[in-house]
Amino acid sequence: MPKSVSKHDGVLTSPAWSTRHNHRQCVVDAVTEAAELCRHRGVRLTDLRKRVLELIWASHQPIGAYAVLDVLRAERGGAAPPTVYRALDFLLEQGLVHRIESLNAFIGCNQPSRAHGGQFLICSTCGDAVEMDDGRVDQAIRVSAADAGFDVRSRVVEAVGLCPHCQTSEAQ
Amino acid sequence: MPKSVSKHDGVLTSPAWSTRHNHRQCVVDAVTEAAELCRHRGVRLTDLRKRVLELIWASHQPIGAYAVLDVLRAERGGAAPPTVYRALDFLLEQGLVHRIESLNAFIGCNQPSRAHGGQFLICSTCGDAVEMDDGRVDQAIRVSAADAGFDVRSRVVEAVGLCPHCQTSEAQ
DNA sequence: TTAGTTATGTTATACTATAACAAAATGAAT
DNA sequence: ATTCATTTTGTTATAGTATAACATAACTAA
Repeated sequence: MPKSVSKHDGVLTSPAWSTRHNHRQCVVDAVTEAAELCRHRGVRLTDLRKRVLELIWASHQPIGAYAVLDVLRAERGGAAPPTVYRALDFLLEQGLVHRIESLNAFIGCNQPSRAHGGQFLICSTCGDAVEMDDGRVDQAIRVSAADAGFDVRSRVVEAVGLCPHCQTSEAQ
Repeated sequence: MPKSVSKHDGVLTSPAWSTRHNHRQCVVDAVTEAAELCRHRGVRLTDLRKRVLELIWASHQPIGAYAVLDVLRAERGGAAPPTVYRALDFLLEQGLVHRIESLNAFIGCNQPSRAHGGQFLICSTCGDAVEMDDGRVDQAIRVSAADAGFDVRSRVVEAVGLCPHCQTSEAQ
């Protein structure tokens, strides 16, 4: 595997973004929006699913399933891999989280009410990932694929590089 | 994991492409070009590395590391995961193969002499993957990322959909 | 040939994910 | 409230993917 986002660590660290916004509030907002969305759709955001979503948002970076599992295990007894993977399956189906393929990790979705694939900018220095969802990118892929006669149903777009903050840090 | 390209199977199957080109020759050509490239670069395409590259090309679809390993085990004694992963690391470094993140699988590179990321169209029906490397896509990602202040160093672009052949098959 | 480097062999283990079945909770009819 | 069907969660086991660490062998250059 190319690299991993966690060996079950990093859930409670304080990366670069920590000073830049009200993190606790952003987690609350995301979970609140998810709850409303699920109620509206007639699906159940159970305590377990809600807690997994909270932990993913609280990480504020791509987080591995087993890192989520470790927290769950500490909180409630008897959490096992299927516990978290089933919750993740639900959250993915509902578009509340995205999976980042190149990291084997998960991250909260910014716009869960709108169906979309998700395009990610991943900073190789700090590990932050931001979602961009630019129509021009989807468009370019669709056009390019059409040239090959291919009918595109879903896309994985993950760009690795340096975020603005780490660019300036690197220059010192 | 979303899906897998193999449970160690499929190495010697005969998918859709089998009637459409001289497969044995395409494998030979790819390995020949790789050998020349390595000689030119002063790196060693050893028997093991060459054999792994052959097996990947022979599959003609994305193939998992353990599927390669199974063949190696049958041919020579004493092949273990590191045997194939180290060969894959070499081939990836030299740009002779690409890794497809969403499949945990590897595929031969069409244009190994030119450094590039690799963009893939993956057919969800037949499992074929074709490489496209369209500058418009890279460009769109770079521009979109720049809007977010992000400096892109590498990209993962994997589109899943229907290849031309499976589109017509599906329509019947 | 010898020493240094690179490549491979070998064993063990880490990390990621799912299968299969049991028990509990929920929801919608009585 | 009770029953039944469905969904969710618990639990155990296992499959699939990848790397660490150290030993041996092969290659290269002096």
